[in-house]
Amino acid sequence: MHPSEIDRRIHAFTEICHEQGLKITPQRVAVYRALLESDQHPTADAMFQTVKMAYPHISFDTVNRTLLTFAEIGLVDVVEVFGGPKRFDPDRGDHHHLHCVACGRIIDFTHDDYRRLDVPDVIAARFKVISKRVVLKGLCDKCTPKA
Amino acid sequence: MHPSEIDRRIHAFTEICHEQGLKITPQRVAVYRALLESDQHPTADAMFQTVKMAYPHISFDTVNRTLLTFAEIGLVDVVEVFGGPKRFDPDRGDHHHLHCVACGRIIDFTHDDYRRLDVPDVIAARFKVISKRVVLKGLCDKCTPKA
DNA sequence: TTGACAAATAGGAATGAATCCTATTTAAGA
DNA sequence: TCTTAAATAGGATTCATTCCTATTTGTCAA
Repeated sequence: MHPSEIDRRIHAFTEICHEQGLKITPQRVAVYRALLESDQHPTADAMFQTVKMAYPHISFDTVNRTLLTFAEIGLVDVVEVFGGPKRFDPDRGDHHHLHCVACGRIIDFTHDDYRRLDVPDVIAARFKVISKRVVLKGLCDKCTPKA
Repeated sequence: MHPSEIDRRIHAFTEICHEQGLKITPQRVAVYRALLESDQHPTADAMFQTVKMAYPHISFDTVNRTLLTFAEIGLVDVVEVFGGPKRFDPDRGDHHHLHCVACGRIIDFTHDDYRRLDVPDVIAARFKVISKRVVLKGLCDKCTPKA
């Protein structure tokens, strides 16, 4: 993500906090910035390790609580996993995931055909659908045996 | 699931164990039977509580290890979660999931349109795709406020 | 600018999930 | 049977997460 885009999103972030009645603390800004700059889908612990460099006194609990707060107000996404620690995603846009069953990497992709995923009537009638995602399991390029 | 179908699948199960070189222990049979009879998507602990009734000396570790072994040989599926304990699914067939963000329930559904989910070329070229699933997040009928 | 107050933080304790360790038991084939 | 490797029991350990509470700090109103 470009530095200018990061600045823009941090500015938007302070406005969202305001709307939501959340205080704008340096810890929250640091966590949000690190998330924007991060590799995709970090765990709370990975975020803690990163933020600690710029902010040595921050506690794990603060990082974790902050991420959960962000998820609650829809600022970040908790992504689906098959066990292990929670993973967070700053990209709330329409995209899909491939999980490598060997190394655990989660690869983002977009696909026009998946944009129009229609919710079956039976489901739409009984449930309020908030988000849709295609989840693939497989082997990534690094883990595929060169047979 | 019908009792006769359960018997059929337990018989198939013993053959699969044989093929895979796994010993057919009473613990494994008990876990597999309980899984077939279970509500959808139980956790290892829920399975442990169930199996313990018929088999009071079984340990949690055995139940958990057994479920993981079953997953390894493709007998059951580990389903996607958004945090919390692993969940197992005895139904390896083609179906999709709705996760209720309020109560955590996972609801199975099938949909003809989702059967033909094509994998984008960019992905197919670099990755070996093993399974495809549509994951919806939303509110289930019990949790939807009757507005 | 300052003061008051509710919200947020630090960091250690507690809980929960999953895995590991190892002595003992057991399924299965010779 | 007998042997042997595989599997189990159950306690210990590790890792992830949440809880607890004294202290600090944004924020807003005076």
